Amino acid sequence: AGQAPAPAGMDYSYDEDLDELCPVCGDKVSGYHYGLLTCESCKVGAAAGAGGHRGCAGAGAPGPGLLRDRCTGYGLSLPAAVRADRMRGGRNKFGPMYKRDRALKQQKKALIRANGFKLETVPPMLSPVPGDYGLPASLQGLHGGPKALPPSPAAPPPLDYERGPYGSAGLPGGLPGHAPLAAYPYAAFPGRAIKAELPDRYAAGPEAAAGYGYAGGYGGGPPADLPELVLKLLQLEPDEAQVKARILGCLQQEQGKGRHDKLSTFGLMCRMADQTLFSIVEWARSCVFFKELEVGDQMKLLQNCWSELLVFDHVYRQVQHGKEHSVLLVTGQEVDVSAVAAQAGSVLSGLVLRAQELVLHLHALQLDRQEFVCLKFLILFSLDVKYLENHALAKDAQEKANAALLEYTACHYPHATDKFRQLLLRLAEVRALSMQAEEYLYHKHLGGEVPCNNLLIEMLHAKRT
DNA sequence: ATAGCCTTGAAC
DNA sequence: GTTCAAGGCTAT
Repeated sequence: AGQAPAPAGMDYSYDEDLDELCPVCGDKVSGYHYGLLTCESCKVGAAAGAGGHRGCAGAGAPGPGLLRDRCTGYGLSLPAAVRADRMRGGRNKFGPMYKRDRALKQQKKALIRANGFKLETVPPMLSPVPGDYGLPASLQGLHGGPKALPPSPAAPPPLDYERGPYGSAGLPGGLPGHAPLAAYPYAAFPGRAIKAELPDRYAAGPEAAAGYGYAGGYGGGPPADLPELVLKLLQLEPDEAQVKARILGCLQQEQGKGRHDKLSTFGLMCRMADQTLFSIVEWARSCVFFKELEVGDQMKLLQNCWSELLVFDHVYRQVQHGKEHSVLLVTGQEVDVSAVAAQAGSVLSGLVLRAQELVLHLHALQLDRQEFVCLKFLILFSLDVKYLENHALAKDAQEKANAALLEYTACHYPHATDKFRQLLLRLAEVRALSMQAEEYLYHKHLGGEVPCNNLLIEMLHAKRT
């Protein structure tokens, strides 16, 4: 009783389900295998990635522009899906998750059609050659010349079995010496396969967060009638779930492999921020205007704003999170502010508290997703154009973003006459916070407390030279 | 070695 | 009873 995925037209609600292609090799998928929708032949590879067997060596750190190997390059495979004791048969606990994943994919597909995306927004360089990724060499240099890839020994050890199907808020009091990160059972598989024409990112509608906690306030999709740039920026937003899954995967991997170097909580946070920064760089690279710039200018912009973007990313997550007394990490874990205050040093907890104040402020201003993407873009281009080669383009980007934000706020919050100005004023606070954070980070770095091979530190150094 | 098929068996 | 992914088996 082979389970063919209904080849002939069985439900022709929309077009054919030819979307069902293995992200690794492009064959027809045969179902979920260790968390990945793959074909039958690739499921073994997925098993290797999950630590089921040996085989998939050279797991690279997923990061923008890095060549990723087959197994790790297409999302997580779930170590937890490997059965204890080689038990045959049976179903695992991830049924509901697979279901949600399917639903999410459907939703995205619907979004793509609804918005009638055109291919012209797809970066032309991206993808024909899976290896090279079309990345300017010097941006690859961001990862630090010699050994961009952290060494990756053999398959990760078994990993303790999780405490419940849905990872969620880890330990209350902090001290994730080896955090329960492993528990997070969601796998997102970027459609950026060799022949995928529409990277998922373009489908990542504002409400892709369907299955995820309390989505922000306003229900439904984005308001209609948005300025063109706002719409574009919304489309460029990475999929939260994917980023979350990817970062969790990275952290898991590190925790799993290194029996010797258990990271401290602070170290983990660094890694988390590091990976978030990778995502931010990837976002920037795909950003309108930014991607038209020469690599040199791109570097200057990123060096100028990386910490601000990190701070702002954090802050906006808290605005969405909407809980004054807890902080939501990119990994989905929730940490009590009081726990931070108790555990972290005064400087760090001061930073967190200061950030929380900014969160409150932005919350009061009713910062929404549209404004968030505009502000983020403005931060990216906040460097004085005189430092850049391509003055004209950067200036254009700044003006367009300002105009778009102004138009948007005026249109959608006509009663809040001052919103535009208020929002821009908050950017100063973001800047101040990021400066303070950089100093703190540098201090910790000098103390040898920041894990090595860290993009954060490289950015710090790059800026200081 | 591995792509494709089959058996198992808990979750539904 | 039915589903369907994990894992085994086998012809290539």
